[in-house]
Amino acid sequence: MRRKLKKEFFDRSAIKVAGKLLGKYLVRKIGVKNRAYMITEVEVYDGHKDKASHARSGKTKRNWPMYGPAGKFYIYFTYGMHHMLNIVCGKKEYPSAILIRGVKDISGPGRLTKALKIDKKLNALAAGPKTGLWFEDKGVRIKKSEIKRTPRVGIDHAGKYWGRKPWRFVV
DNA sequence: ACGATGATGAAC
DNA sequence: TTCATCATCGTA
Repeated sequence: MRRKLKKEFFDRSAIKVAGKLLGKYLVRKIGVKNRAYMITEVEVYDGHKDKASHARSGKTKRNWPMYGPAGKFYIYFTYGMHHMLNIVCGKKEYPSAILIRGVKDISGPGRLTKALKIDKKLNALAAGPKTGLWFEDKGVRIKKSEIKRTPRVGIDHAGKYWGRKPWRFVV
């Protein structure tokens, strides 16, 4: 079984999508080859009230793709070193996205984008074969008992409430 | 354990 | 204009 995830998959609450995204595959086309990586770690950034989200202070030149329709990428550059890959969820104008933090054999969001040659050229584009980067369901089922939920990483500035929300999902 | 990296946005 | 950030690597 090999089913490409469509826009509709992402067009709902990011929390729901995050749980379903584990065990799905991130497929990257490099040259004529497709490489598929099982997703093992994600983080949710949901709404403008989320103090850990780039959307915490409204729409900006950087974060505007988060306000776009579901199924598009939000890719930004940070720490002068790393690109971060997010997939936009929910309705248009509602800023929510899922940060892909790790896949099987590659942990860390910066290492992931480096290994898959992902950069800002894909920012705000729709997931799909045309962009060379998309998601597939290969029939892998992750049991709920295999999923750990922990607080998100690197967000000490977000305060007690938002900083402690268990919005990091790990297989 | 700590500095280098160096885009982006907010605070000052 | 200065500072902190949704990391990671190389050096100590």
